[in-house]
Formats: sequence, C-alpha cells, structure tokens
Amino acid sequence: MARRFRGESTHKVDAKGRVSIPAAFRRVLEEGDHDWSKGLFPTLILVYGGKERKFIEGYTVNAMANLETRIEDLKLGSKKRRYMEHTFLTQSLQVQVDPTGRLVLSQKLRDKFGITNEVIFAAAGTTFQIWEPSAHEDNATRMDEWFDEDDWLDDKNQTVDPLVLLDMASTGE
Amino acid sequence: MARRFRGESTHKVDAKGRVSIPAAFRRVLEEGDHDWSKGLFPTLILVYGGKERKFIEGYTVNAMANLETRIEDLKLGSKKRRYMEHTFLTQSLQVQVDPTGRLVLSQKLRDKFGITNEVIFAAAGTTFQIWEPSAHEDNATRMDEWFDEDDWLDDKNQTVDPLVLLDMASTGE
DNA sequence: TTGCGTCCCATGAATTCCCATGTAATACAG
DNA sequence: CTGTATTACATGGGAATTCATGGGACGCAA
Repeated sequence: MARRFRGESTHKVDAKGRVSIPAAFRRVLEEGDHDWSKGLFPTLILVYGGKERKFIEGYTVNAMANLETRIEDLKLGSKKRRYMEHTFLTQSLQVQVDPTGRLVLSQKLRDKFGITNEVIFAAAGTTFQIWEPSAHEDNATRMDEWFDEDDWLDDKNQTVDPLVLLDMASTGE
Repeated sequence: MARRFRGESTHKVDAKGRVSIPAAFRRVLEEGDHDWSKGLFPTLILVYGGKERKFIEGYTVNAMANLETRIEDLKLGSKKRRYMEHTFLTQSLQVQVDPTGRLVLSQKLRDKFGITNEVIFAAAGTTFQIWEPSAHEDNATRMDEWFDEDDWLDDKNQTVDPLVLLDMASTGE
C-alpha cells in the first residue's frame, strides 16, 4: 500500500491564490504520480464537487485513476454514474505543483469555499482536504460533540478512549 | 506476536524539540517496521488526536497498518469511521528516528501538550505514550483513585490486588 | 487596459544533518 | 573478579538545507 497523507496544517493563501502544499503531502503526491521522477513536479487532482462537501479534496493521480475505474464500473447512463461523474470528473481539475511547492486556487474556487487568506490542509489517508479555517473548525467541533454525546461512556460516565469504537465493530484483536 | 514496549523513562527535550527515544523502545520500533534493516533508522507514527487523550501515542508502522485496516473495516462514510480517521489519520504524523536515536516534536505539538523541556515515555504494550511530566503524574493519580474508589474491594473493604480485574472479564468492563 | 495566471528570484524561519562530549553499560584482559 | 578498554546512550551546538511565503515582471485574453 502506498504512503498515506497524514497530519494537518495551516497555510497562507496569497493575493494570487497561491498556497504551499505541506511538504509531507508533496512526498505522497510524488509517490502517487507514476509519471513523476526526481526533479519533476507532481500532478494532482482537486475535486470541488458535492453539495455537502465543504472542502476541496486532493487526490494523487493514481488514487484518482483508481476512483475513475470504480466509476466506470457503474452502469453506463445510470443516475449513480452520472452523479459520480458530475461530482468527481466534471467538478474537478488537474493541477501541477509548482517549483516552490505551491498550487494555485483560482478566484472561482476560493469564492466557492469562502477562502480568503488561509486554508487548512487535513490528511485523510488516501486523499487530503483543503478547508476554509472556520468551516474546518465547525467540522471538528461537530465531530467532538458527536463523540461526547453518544453512549460510549462506561458505568461511571467517564470519558472513554476513541479506540472503543473499534471494539464495537467486530474482529477482536 | 511482536516484541512489546515496556517500562517508562524521562527524557530531555532540547530547544529544537529533539528527544531521545529510550533505547529499548527503538528495538521495538525496528522490529515493527517491515522496511527496516540493520543500519537504517526506523519510521514510526505519532498520534496526537483525541480530545481527552493527554499524551502523544507512538505506533510502530506495523501496528499502525493494523489499526488502519481496522478503521477501514468500519462502514465507509459512517460517523464512527470519520471520527476514527480524524483522530488517528488526520491528527497524526509519520516521523523517522534520526541517526542519534532521537525524534523531533514540532513546536505545535509541544504547545498542544504543554511540553517544555522534559517528557515521559511510558510503554503500553503495542504502543507507547509521550507525556508532559505533570500530566503524566495527574494521570497516575487518577488511575489509582479510580481503582480505589471502585468496587473491587472484598467484604472487609480491604484493598485488593489489581489482578482481580482480570477475573472479572466475563462481567464486561 | 486591466485582471489573471505563470515564471523567476528573494528571504526569514524552521528543520535536518553532521560532529562533539560526558556518562553509563558492557566486554575483556590480567 | 577487578581494573581498564570499548561500546552504547543521552544530550548539545553549529552549519547546511528545506520550507513557507512574498514580490516583480511578463504575456495573454477579454
């Protein structure tokens, strides 16, 4: 399995829409671009579709190729397929990391997500997400609330480690 | 089963955030990194997510691969899964042991856990934890209190050996 | 021309690399 | 078994490199 995106960090967006990609993410992008070799600058795909997705999603070219294959497995002309194509193909764009490790978010993209002068990069395994900071915070808050309000608490109502979620699933260790 | 982390020890954190990893832990990290071979420096994963987790958790790459597999067993797009991804993937980072057996805790990480010039490494079987010293002490105290205040006491209300906890297994936690 | 995107150069800060030292642990010779 | 040589560990400092970020110049298109 290929290397994964990990971690999160905040980056400045300048007047031209340029943003530095976290160095650690660049390594993953390089590994995930079969055309890449040392000295070159990797290509990646940004997906901005999906009404409820409040973030721009970044894919390595390989990961996107994979996703495309899966979409093509859907029945030709079906709603499902059309929808997936609309979300992940139509509303996406291919960009290349520039020599200083940045990518450019066009004005249109920035407007769509309310991005002004900062974004948060958040890793999510095979992809990463680019968030407008306050949207990201909302999301984190909602997650914590969900976890706190639910019933993973033990008898004495003490907080519990997130790992309990795994033990409710199946396969013991 | 692979070698386990054991014991605890205190280490200095220098101005650059460098900390020596206890030598015994390094052996485990080496064994737990399938890519490692003599002369190389093992990779490990640090997890810093989880609102109630007052420590940084260190995983061998193999242990983390294992955890990821279990996360992937959760239903795609489910809250549980999102939460686990957020906690263990987004809020984590991959680091490599350096030639002198150290790792680096970034300023951001140190700030988040209030780490200044010392940390405590505490083994926990398949993982280990890095604590800010006073947080570690608080935790030890709380654990003792939890044990004392609960009902593992026998008829005469005398303290009991922790091993009794094992014999309650069937009762659930 | 006026806004937008691309390319090139610049710079401070953070991070990594390389080398050094004292001390503790271990091996070895007598 | 005992003093000494050797290696392993924990820690520190400075130099070299990478990162994140900013600015100017140029070309293109509406």
